[in-house]
Amino acid sequence: MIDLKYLQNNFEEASARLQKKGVDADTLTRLKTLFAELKAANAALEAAKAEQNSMSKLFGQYKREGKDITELKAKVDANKEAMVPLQERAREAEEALFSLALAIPNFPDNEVPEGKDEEENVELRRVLEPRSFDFEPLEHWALAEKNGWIDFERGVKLAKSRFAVLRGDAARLERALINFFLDTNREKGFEELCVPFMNNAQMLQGTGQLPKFEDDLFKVEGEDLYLIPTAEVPLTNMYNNEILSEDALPVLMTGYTPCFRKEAGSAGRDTRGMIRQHQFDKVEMVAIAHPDKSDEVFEMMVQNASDILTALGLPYRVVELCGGDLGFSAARTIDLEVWLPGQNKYREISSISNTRDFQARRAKIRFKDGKKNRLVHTLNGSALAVGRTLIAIMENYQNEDGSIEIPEVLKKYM
RNA sequence: GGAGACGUGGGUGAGUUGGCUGAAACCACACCCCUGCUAAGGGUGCGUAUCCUAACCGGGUACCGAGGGUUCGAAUCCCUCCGUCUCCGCCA
Repeated sequence: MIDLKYLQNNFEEASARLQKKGVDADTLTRLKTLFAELKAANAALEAAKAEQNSMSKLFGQYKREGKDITELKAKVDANKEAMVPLQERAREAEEALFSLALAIPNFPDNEVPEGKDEEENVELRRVLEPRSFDFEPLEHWALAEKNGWIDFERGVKLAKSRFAVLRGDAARLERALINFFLDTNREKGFEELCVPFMNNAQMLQGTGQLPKFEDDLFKVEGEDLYLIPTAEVPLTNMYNNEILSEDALPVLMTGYTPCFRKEAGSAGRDTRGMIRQHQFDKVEMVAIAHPDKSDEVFEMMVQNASDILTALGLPYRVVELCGGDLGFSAARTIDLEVWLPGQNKYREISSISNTRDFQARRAKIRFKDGKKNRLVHTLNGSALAVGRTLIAIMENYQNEDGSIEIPEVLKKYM
């Protein structure tokens, strides 16, 4: 959630910043009004409560002293009655404010480039030269078929469309990649965690998936549980509603989880192959950082994900997302896009974001800064998306006969 | 899933005939004083959120697992849910 006090006190600046993310000024004006209304409603209610409390105290005193209470009782009853509409007004104001506030995306950093959508993202650099083929490189689904690596039909039979089964060496490669990623992250200082793959609604709200993006999530029937769309949810919320000591920062965590997404709104995109599935594996990095240090941590995370791609010998480019392409919670995001020779384009394989205090405010993650509690900064990033790495290896390491080489660094894992 | 017990501040732990308890005491922690040597004495402070205010000075409100209810007034009574422990059932 954005800082409502900041919005109130620096309205022009705040609304200019959010325009980059496509939030119109009217919405923000409404938000500001609702905030003021809530404050006024609460002030009135709290004054009445103070009155009630002091009269109640007197009431007890009268009874102890054996005084007559009929007059006081009348006053206190009247005040109680008068509080009912105040209570209602405060409740409504709060509901209106938060239902709107929770749907407002995070401020982008000032350095984030302007832009409407992914077309206007800024390429920062390319790493590793794409290999030149003396034959026509195939797309991963064709290679999958040749090698018997991915059983799309049976994935659909077992679940529904956009589910797949990996078989044989593909399944082993998937597992090898997970191990390689986790080992690498651990060597960089990330603690490895194995977390629940279902989280409750409060956690999903903490990281920003709820309430706005409920349609993208798989919900467990009859339970307050959702299948996680990313390990960012459980990892970040490890410290939900906690106060960390300053010297515990930064907290660096990594974990492998499957991720479950309905992919609502992406009908018709990437329907062929395994680029966009309802379930996919990912190894995630999450950092909880001191607000003054989150930029350093961010750079470290980008570097780490990049190093993994380099180690795998996969060509990629580093892209800074423009305001319009930035996710709901992100203040800044860098994507790593891996080269897919079969598709002849770069495709996202990692996304590293700094959410600043946006998630921390929702999830109430603070640290002790001297005597005071301050919100931390939270960061997350894939290192890496496993299924897409598998695809990238297939397409980049293919031979003319359709066979696929295993990258050197993975051999010890196979 | 069934039965019983329980859920208080960083920790231990008082507080269940509703009011003087936002919450004793002890420990831990922080600062100060005394003392002076491997041990200890004294003092003060020590939850979170939010509002008023220039203010982390003062004051209001809320919070004793969560959410409702009864009442002038609830940590204390009632309901629902969550969790913990024990026994049973089930199971990797």
